[in-house]
Amino acid sequence: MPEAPRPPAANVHGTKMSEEHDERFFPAVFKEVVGFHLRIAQEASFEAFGVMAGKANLKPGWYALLTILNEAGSMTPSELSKHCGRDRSTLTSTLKALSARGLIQRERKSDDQRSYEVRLTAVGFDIQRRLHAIAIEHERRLDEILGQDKDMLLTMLRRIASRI
Amino acid sequence: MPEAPRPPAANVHGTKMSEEHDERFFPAVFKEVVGFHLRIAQEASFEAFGVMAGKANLKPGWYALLTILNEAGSMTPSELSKHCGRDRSTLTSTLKALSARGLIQRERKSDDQRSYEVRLTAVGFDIQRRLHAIAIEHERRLDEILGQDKDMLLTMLRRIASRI
DNA sequence: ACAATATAGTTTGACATCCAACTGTTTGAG
DNA sequence: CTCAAACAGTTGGATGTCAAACTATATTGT
Repeated sequence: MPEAPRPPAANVHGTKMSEEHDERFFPAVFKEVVGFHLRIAQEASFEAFGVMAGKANLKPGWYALLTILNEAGSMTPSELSKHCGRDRSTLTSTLKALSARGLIQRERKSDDQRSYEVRLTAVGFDIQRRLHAIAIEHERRLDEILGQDKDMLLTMLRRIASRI
Repeated sequence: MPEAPRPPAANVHGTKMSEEHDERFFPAVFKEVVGFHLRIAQEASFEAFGVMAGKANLKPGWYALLTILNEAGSMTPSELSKHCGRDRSTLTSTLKALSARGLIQRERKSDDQRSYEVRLTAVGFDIQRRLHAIAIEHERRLDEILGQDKDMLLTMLRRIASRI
């Protein structure tokens, strides 16, 4: 436990977040604020996934990218950028890292000398498969937490993403 | 629109995300994955807030911090760190920036020479108020999108954050 | 009382991310 | 056909984040 187990220090203004673990408070004003709860839920979920992946020495940030490539077969960095929602320049370094570790390979395109196709190597497929297994496991935990309300949640999250 | 309006380039493997704006696709595997939708909804919401705040030349990242201080009166960096869920070292630079712009002031503590209390200045209160107004507006947009399902969503998000 | 331990804040280093500017390539309007 | 505009990828600079190491101060066990 990284933070102090000191007396809760004047809880007049905050609301307790988690019944069990470390004290985490938040301003009372945020109690009903969707954006805030969206953020903490997302961070909690990502953190939990990261813990599972970290135990296997895998980078959770790779998962989306490898999965996109796994489905698509191959893609240019710009396409990849659109599909994963990150800037093209962000992908430059990520792809360099993935390439250096032998998870992907680049093939120069014959019809456009500016660009190249990225595809998974055998190692890349393997890592994708292992990360996917973790994702399945993670999703199972969320299923348990959400029960029959899961579809409702997905619907609302999609609505936010598409309509805001 | 930052990205190319080229032909959608082989949509065999992706699912369209937003009917209107830029093409954004995602792997079919993620279609029912809570973690993924949590992430895109959170990013969309934060981005929308950022646009509104950016127009007023305000940093959205300051909002939580200033609001916590507004409610609490004063706090040490470590307490602030726990309340906003960021590492203590992250706060060092943020507080330096807020201090440099005159939004907060530091007071050495008499009973602990290692630490100090942070509190809002008049300017800080003003910026907090303006960011809060933006947050209210943002929340109103989300209310419109979610309608009566908002409470349901909040309940589920809280459940994820507390139980995962 | 004092040595060992814990804590508060900072510094440094590693990433991920964005944007703006740059290089080389392709396209398209005239 | 040519050259200006669009585009692909990269580079560099800024910010936000964390973890680990560090400095100074407090607390605690004996």
